[in-house]
Amino acid sequence: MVDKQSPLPIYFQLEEEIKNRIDRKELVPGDLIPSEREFAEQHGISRMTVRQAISDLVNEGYLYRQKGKGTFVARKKIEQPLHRVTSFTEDMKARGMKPSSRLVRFEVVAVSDKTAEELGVQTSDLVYEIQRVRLADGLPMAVETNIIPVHLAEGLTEEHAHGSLYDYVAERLPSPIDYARQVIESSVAHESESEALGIPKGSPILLIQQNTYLADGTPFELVKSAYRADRYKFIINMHRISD
Amino acid sequence: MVDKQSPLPIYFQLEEEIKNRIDRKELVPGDLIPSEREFAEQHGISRMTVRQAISDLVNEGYLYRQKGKGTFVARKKIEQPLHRVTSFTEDMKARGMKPSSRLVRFEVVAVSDKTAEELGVQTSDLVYEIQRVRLADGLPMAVETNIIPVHLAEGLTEEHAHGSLYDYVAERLPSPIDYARQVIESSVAHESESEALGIPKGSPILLIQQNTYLADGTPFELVKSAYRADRYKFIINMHRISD
DNA sequence: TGCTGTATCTGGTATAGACAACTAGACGGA
DNA sequence: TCCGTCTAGTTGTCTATACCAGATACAGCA
Repeated sequence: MVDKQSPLPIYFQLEEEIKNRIDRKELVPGDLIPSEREFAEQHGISRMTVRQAISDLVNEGYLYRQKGKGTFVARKKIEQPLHRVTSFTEDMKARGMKPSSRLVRFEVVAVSDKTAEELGVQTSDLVYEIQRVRLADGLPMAVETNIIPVHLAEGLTEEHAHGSLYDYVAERLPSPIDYARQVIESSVAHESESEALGIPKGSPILLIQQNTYLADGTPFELVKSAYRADRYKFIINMHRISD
Repeated sequence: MVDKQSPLPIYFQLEEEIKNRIDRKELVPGDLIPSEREFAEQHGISRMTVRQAISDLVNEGYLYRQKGKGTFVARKKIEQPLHRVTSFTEDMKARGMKPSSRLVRFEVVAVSDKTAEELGVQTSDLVYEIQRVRLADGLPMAVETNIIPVHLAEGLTEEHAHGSLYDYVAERLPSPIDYARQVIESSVAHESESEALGIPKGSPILLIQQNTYLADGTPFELVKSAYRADRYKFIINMHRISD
């Protein structure tokens, strides 16, 4: 219950009480919870205090309100949203498959104009270009090219490219990897993709370009991937945003 | 300023005013904004009303508070995350294009086994099946099929299908639309898609299947879309999640 | 039968005031 | 110089009250 003498704010105690009832399944998704006036009377507190508790829980996604009808328990929150910056390795593990990779190319080259712009570096700057065929449970899943400015990953060698690049790179960065932008489009396999992936030319593939940024806004890398359409689907969970 | 006679809530007007000041750079990140009492006095409104406005903006990430010190302008938000449930109409508007649609098919049919499972209904239940060609700036962009259980959208007619379905449906639902799951894959156009989209057979298309759910967890609709690969790319912004 | 008020629920908005907890700077004494 | 104390200002919490607007059920009328 709610203890008025407690140093904890009353609205906070009420939040805990309601969350507990949800955890204990006394309240399940879709249930109508008592009205604000009812809570206020039961606990001998003001309706505005009840509103503060309920508003917080609405903001956190536990409840939703409907004017004229009441306040209801929301669906169980989706655990880990899938819009996080992940690597191929993480992605495949999450899907229950064993990731591995075969190195195709490892070079240090001068960056092209278009790529320089995306990475925010000078046109003549050096970048690592690492191309790998990515396998899941031993089968070719995608061909992936990473482009990383040399000055952000000094000392990277072919050895590192056999495993997860990030194990080496992450701890040498000036600030942590923070966000990424992915552009997904549909295409068909040309010569190089069809060879690398072992599919006929003209087979559908999913092209994903990922720009990754550090917390301070520095572009960190560019990843261009071509996934076999018959083996890979991209899944996203989206939430409503209350405006 | 704030107009007490306006039908818009006072707290909402104040939110807009503060957001405008931030947009116009009158307030920049790190700035201390006027105190709650100051706002209240200036506008002749109650401090609690000011608090409601500021609390909303804090929740939305525009401001942050420090007890005993004041309220400050937050760092600019990265971008509007795209993990929200959007319709074709919203999506195209956000991309600066004018959405429209051409109705292809409007039927009430018995649901198939596979679809019934996804919608959580009985095998013989009736569903609306609405197929439309979606245009952006007058050009075919996608062909989209919506499948909605009849009992969740009683009274839907062809008329509604010409505009945004949701305008009609949203306010009749037992609880609000809350989250969605999208599965994205690459494919090539077959007979029907090539006709509807005006592209040769075998052209790449982006297939997106969206399952939409209400806040109480009820499956609400299934949307299957085929987008022209030459006109449409799917963009996602992802943030690191601190575990 | 079918429509239409109306009473009475609900959450939404707004007020005025009170005290608590915290911060920062001014002031004065050891 | 250093360290408490005081004070004025801030946000945080809470109360009691009022009226508005949407939803719903039902009585009563056409």
